[in-house]
Amino acid sequence: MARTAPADPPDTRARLVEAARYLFWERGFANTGLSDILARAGANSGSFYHFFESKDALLRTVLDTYAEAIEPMLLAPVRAESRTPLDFVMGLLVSYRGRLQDTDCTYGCPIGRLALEIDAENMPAHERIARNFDAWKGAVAAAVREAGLARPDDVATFVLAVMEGAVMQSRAHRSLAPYDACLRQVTAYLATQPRARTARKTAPRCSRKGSRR
Amino acid sequence: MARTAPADPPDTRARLVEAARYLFWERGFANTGLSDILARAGANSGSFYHFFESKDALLRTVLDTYAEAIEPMLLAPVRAESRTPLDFVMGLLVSYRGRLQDTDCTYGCPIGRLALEIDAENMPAHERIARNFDAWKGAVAAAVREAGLARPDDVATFVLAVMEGAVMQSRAHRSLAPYDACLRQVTAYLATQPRARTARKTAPRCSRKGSRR
DNA sequence: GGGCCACTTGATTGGTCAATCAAGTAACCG
DNA sequence: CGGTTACTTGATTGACCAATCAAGTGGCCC
Repeated sequence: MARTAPADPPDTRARLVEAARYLFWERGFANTGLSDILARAGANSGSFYHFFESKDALLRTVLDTYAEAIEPMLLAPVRAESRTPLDFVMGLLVSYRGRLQDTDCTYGCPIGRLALEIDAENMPAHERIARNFDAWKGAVAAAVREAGLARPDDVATFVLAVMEGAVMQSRAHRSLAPYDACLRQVTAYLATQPRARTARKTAPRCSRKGSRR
Repeated sequence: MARTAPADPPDTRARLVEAARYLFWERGFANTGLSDILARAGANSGSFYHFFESKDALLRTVLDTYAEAIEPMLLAPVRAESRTPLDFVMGLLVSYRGRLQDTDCTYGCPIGRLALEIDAENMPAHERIARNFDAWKGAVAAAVREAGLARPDDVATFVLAVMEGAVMQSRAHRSLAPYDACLRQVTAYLATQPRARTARKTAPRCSRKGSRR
């Protein structure tokens, strides 16, 4: 292999990113050794440092990868199955519930985990984490706006907070019960919030990409 | 010093626990070296291993310390300043806001941080984390029950989730804005939830310790 | 076909980690 | 006063860590 990047399986760089993505999600950043990443990717350290200047640079790439993947991998599939804007919001939360269930309540949102673990001084990483949160909130805010609720940006921030905090509690208790309690309360909350009285600031009020028809 | 444990400042064990409590909060568990703890406590490794069998055992002790401290250090002071049960709930959230503000939005809830960082297989630690969450939720649920709202345990779980998720977002954005957005939405949520129709399961309905007027 | 360059190999480096250990010090008890 | 016990000291151990490096390998272009 050489020159311009070759096919799929032997694409070492992509394998490294994918291995790191998985391991940072499963064990966190500090608890993942470079050797773990190398073993999982089937590469060795020289190759690694050919593509990345440091473990930290790899983290930044992983976070960028998440930001690119959130629309096609998370938002779009949920949107496709939603009939109303608020269906979409609840569908997002249900999709995290599935992930929790699949992992016996041990792993939840990879971004949330890194948000609390990564040193606060690491601004490049936290900017990327914030960008991921913004993408998530942007999609929820659009749906909330389309549903005609007041303060869609606040609502989106709130819903994201609930999801992250619910995942955290379910991990600690190793049970879906806290997550399900939060799901019930989000439903109650959305059902009781006021509708916006005037056109909201960001969107023109006519239907947007979230959940046509 | 010897024999039965001596005075306060030279109590090595207590200094070790306090140093660890601070450092686990500031940097997390994996990112805190034993040498950092020893330096901060003014002890050396032999002393450490006289009192604790491992770094992991120290973590368990720190978590137990938090569980003992939550009532006198967090809940009681907030309760003392609250005039109504829901005042108490919002006061709790405001106290976390203060901590966030004091640290330039970098450090929030020490338990939440550990909940996501500590390996899921470490059951003794996660049991203690869950116990801390339960103490927090117990106090909130009592207040919610006293306020006469439906499903107090669900509401408490929900409020804790919001707090943890809001702290997380404020850390990522290095801004109080996400936290404040969540505060507004919690207020709106609590104002619109239905009252319980019948006496609730756990409490006898007459006023409890939370916020006598 | 010769040289260049992208990429790989894996041993190695220096540092830090949690944990161990043998040797000490001093308070209390008999 | 001599022994026991609680605690301290700090050097040491071996494992592991991220990062470096010199020596390759092989496809592509001139």
